[in-house]
Amino acid sequence: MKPLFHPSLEDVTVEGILHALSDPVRVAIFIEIAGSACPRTCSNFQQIREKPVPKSTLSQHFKALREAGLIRGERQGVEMHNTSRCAEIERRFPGLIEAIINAHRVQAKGSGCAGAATKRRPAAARA
Amino acid sequence: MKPLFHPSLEDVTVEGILHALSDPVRVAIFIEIAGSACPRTCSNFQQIREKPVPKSTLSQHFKALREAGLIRGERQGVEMHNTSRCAEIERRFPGLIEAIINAHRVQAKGSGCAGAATKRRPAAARA
DNA sequence: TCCATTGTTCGTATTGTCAGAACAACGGAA
DNA sequence: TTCCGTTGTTCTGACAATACGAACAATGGA
Repeated sequence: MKPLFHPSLEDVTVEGILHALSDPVRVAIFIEIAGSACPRTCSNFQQIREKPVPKSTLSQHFKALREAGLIRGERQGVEMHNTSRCAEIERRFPGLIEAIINAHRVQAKGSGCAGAATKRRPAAARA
Repeated sequence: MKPLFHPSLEDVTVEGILHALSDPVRVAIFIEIAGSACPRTCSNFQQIREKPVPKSTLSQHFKALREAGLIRGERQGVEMHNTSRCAEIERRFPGLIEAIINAHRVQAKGSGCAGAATKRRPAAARA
């Protein structure tokens, strides 16, 4: 099995982090992992907001989060244990992750989470 | 001329903001606008980091920033006056913009800005 | 050995992005 | 007024990124 790639902390970029977290599915995954004490597997996320996410898509999302430096993945038998790299990132970009997670909390609260974030409609694209 | 579209504050999403600012050219534009007292026109950015940016690409980037709710554009004769919406966004997502701008400062300082951010290489994609 | 489970890779359709060319809008000069 | 330079937008084709079903690889238990 190919070993997993994780960028070293100094290779982590703001662009990479923002891009990774600009996807509703990925940010949901990341928030869950970041807020959980024990590691989470990919199969924990086969549904995200009552919506099923295909395995292959999930795998890509996890890869994106790993390569952005947001999570760390560790093969554990047949499954993958994912933990967040929040503490590291906090050292490099203080306050960044917290601000993003907090903003998401605000947004989820405000909209009641009802149908918000249908992917690639950033509140515009009409008119 | 078609009137410009600006999302109202409550339609501004975190995903939209993060996506808009995950592009090195757009974030450079935004930081410049946000840090400037007087409005800036599109033509102020025909070069970004010693690199020329085509007009049409610039126009698209400004549109993306507008539709994400990050800037406000106002036609003033033949040119467009762009101002940031930082203050509004700060009310909705406290600390978010500041954390992102600060992270960019850290990154620019650390790497000496040398060849960093060549677009679409989020520190990974090798191995 | 067989098989169920977990995750990755491959192939293809869809979608988004870049940038040159043509265009539209405005303002000044003749 | 007409002409023209400046500024920004739209159109279009090439290219890159993404989604997801299907096939595959790896592991561990029966």
